[in-house]
Amino acid sequence: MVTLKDIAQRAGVSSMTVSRVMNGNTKDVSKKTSQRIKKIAEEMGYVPNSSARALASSASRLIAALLSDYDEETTPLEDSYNSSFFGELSRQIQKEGYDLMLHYVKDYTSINYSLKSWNVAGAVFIGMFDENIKKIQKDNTIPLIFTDSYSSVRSITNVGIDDYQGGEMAAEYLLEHGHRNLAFIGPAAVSNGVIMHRLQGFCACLRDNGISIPPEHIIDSGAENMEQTLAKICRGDDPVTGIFTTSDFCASRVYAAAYQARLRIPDDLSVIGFDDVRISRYLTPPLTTIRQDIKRKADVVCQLLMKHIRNQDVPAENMVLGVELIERESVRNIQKKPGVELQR
Amino acid sequence: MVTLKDIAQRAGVSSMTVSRVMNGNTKDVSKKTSQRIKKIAEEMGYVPNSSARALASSASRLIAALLSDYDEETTPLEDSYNSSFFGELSRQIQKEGYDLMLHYVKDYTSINYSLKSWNVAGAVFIGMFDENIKKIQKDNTIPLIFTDSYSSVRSITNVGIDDYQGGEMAAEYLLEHGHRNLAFIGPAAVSNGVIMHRLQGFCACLRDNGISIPPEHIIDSGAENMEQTLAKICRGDDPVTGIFTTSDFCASRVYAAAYQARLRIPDDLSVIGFDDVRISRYLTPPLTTIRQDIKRKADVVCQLLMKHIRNQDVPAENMVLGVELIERESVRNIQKKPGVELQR
DNA sequence: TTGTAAGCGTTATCAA
DNA sequence: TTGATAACGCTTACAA
Repeated sequence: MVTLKDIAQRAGVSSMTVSRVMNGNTKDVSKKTSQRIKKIAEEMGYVPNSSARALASSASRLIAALLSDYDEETTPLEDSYNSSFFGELSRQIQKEGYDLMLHYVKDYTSINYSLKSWNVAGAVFIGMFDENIKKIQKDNTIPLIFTDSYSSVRSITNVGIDDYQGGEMAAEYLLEHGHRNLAFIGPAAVSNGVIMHRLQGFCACLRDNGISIPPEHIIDSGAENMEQTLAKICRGDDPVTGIFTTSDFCASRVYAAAYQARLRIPDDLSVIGFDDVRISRYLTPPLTTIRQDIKRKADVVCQLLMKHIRNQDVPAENMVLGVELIERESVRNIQKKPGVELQR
Repeated sequence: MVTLKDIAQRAGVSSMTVSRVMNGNTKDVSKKTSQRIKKIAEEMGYVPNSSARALASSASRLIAALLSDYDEETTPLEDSYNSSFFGELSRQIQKEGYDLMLHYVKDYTSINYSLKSWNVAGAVFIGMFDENIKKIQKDNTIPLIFTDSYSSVRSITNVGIDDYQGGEMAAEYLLEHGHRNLAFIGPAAVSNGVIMHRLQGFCACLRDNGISIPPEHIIDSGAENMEQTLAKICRGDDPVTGIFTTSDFCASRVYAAAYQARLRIPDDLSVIGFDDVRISRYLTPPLTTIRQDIKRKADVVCQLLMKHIRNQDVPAENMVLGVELIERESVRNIQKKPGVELQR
């Protein structure tokens, strides 16, 4: 391992001079020695020891990404939204010259450990942390960025999207296309702010148009028998013709259930997803969905993080990014009066 | 921040004693003081400083996961295989009491930095690193686990799957179902060992059965006009009826192109994927695919890593995991003589 | 512009 | 069973 000292000896200077050069404090060092030292460091293959740096300066160039890990069966990163977001975030953070650490966390203890152990410069929370936020907030002074949080704690920095409006847009679009008998499919977790707001926006818009969703049309995507449920509600006298799902992944499961139940999309059943994850455009038929700009979100999170790291006094802020409806081919127009048919 | 010293003062012992207790060297410390110190540490909310540990012991409980980052447009983790594998790996590694760092790497410099900067205990390589392996190997003494490498360097520890056999199985299955005119769709990267071996296995099995694939049926999945290509080769006198793709993601793109070209799967065109990623069973129709056990692979990688960390003298080994064909509904039986029809 | 000295929190080593 | 001391590689603060 090459250390500052090694370089210093070779260059005939003190290790402080080398340190300064390595940190780009070029104005403090004469151009000549600076050049010389850089060359030697290069030759010797010097790589700064981040642990030593962190220890000495009590500030690391390390960011922790915390993913809430609820389910033993699956991994948070199997959810395309999470992996896309985390993937973009990693790249952004690396571009800023920081390193990234991943932690799956279950309880407060593991969150605390993740934050303290490597004295990270900041942390990004992906997933549900609402229960612990107050405590986390209290116990830490480093910048903490939450995503998609609907915590009642006011003073947190959060980056989310307009879930409510997303729900509204889905409702509106389905209504415009003549659908009146609708259903909602998503995880049962009512406590989850994101899902709840999507559902609320959806229902509110319907209500404004004199339509309501019966409780049995709010379906738990975790249940085993989606096929049968679908078959039941989409057949008979007053069939459900449109479904709003909380995620594109969930939509793909609806596709599969519909296929098994011999329901054709969009002929028998229209579906709207959420997220606009990579795969959505490749589903059969391509999925109409409420898009959130994941790359942009990651970018905003990263910038916010850097701002807070550079200046600890920046006040907490809650950023809400917009969503947009991406029209593809999973919703059929069933207007009575002549309307625009979906093109193929 | 609570340090060993703080605890030591409170307990009226030296920090060495506390250190020993915190490291579970209970046999070196009297049971009584050990208990007492543990309690105090708990009360004070002590979290060990990993940087200091790493510096003092020149050995961290940190693993680096390196993902090769080729494409600016997309992120390695948008590939479902990568995110699944990485997700499982993270969990395993965390279970072993190690922390995980993610690095996207492009060139040798960034690889070197990732490995040296935090003096990690070991590293896992995900993706293509064949060009640099020799150099990486030479410059590092820590355990390095490669995945899916077909490097000619003999002395590396690698965990891969039987890509060749996967290709054979796909060919065999298509032949059994009466397909004679076949195509292959995958990334153009011929230098990529994984893809090449899948293709070779595929072709070899066909050749053994007197069938060959014309070059124009080996299609670059990166090209824009997959729809047209598909339309061209799947219509006419001697249409392609079966396609083998290098990944499930690629298969979903074939699905989409087929949909656009008004080719029905499996009626007009049969498709076999590779990986058996989560989404595959939810495609329409559910995808027949060559499955690799990603969770198991992550487990093997992790165990291997731990073994090498504990004992630096373990010889390099190349583990090859099996693959299996998962029969779903994307391949049609077009046998002339009466055969088994796929059930729906 | 450069160097000296102390210290970051921990562990290794040796002594008691 | 415990403690004193040095050391890990670097930065901070100050001195020259």
